[in-house]
Amino acid sequence: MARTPQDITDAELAVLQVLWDRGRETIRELTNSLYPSGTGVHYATVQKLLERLEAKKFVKRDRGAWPHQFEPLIGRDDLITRRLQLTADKLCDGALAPLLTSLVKATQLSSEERQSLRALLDELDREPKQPS
Amino acid sequence: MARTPQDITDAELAVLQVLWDRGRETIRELTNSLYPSGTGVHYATVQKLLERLEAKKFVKRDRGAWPHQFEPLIGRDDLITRRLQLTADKLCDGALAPLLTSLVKATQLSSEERQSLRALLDELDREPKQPS
DNA sequence: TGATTTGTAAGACGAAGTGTCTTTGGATAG
DNA sequence: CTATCCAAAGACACTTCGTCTTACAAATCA
Repeated sequence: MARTPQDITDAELAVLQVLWDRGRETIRELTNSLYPSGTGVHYATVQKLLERLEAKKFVKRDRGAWPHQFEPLIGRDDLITRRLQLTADKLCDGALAPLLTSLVKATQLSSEERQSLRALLDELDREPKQPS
Repeated sequence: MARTPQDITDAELAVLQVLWDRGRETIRELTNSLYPSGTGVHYATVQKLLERLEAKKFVKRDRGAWPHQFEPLIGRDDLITRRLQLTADKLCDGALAPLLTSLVKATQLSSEERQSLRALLDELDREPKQPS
């Protein structure tokens, strides 16, 4: 049985989180955020993580800027959706509906949350096709 | 940054899937299911996977029976919930509600599914406390 | 321009994860 | 008793992943 590598590792995710907050950063800036008391040794670590994220198309590197600037190609919501799909693939043969049921049961939804969820469902009723 | 090992690996999951189908099996039976044309070399692999699953409290080993019999301690639904919580911890600071929103948007829900989801919500409205 | 600093690129490295296999010895059946 | 099945323990190779080193290029500044 072949191992399936994680799509985004914890260290890579930490980099992404900063990019989600700030939008567009250099390696130096990211390093300072991630290792505030760093001695400067960590620069190369962040560099390698960005290199891997770029290879996986999760960040875009602007080689025109100097120093290079990085921005996320995937949003937090996209990643959530992606992870959910991966879970569905492994546990439910790809079907997302079982996850939904499980979530609704497991979550202690407030009545406000239930209402906004109903509203979302009503919206979907009104737009059966994806609004392109 | 410390790596977080997977709670249940792909190979371990394959074993669990059979246990979910059959309920209670010996190593030999599991091996035959997982490696139908196996030469018998795979017995020890399944044995090791079960040993790890037992250590992680995901299966129970009946040492009274001979040969030992194994049954799952975690159900598919439990594992789904567990994985969702892990995703929420990493991406949403532990909150499950964002996953719900993401799922409802990403899933192409049929109107039947929307209806049953509404019914589920109605049920939750009627039982604000967890029913002991 | 030459020296110093900062950035880029490539890869080495080790610890841990993970699927697999070997070995050894005990239990059971013919 | 002997052959067969099982249990237990650990070895093993390969990958992953966070980290660090080195070498070189670009930019800043005296």
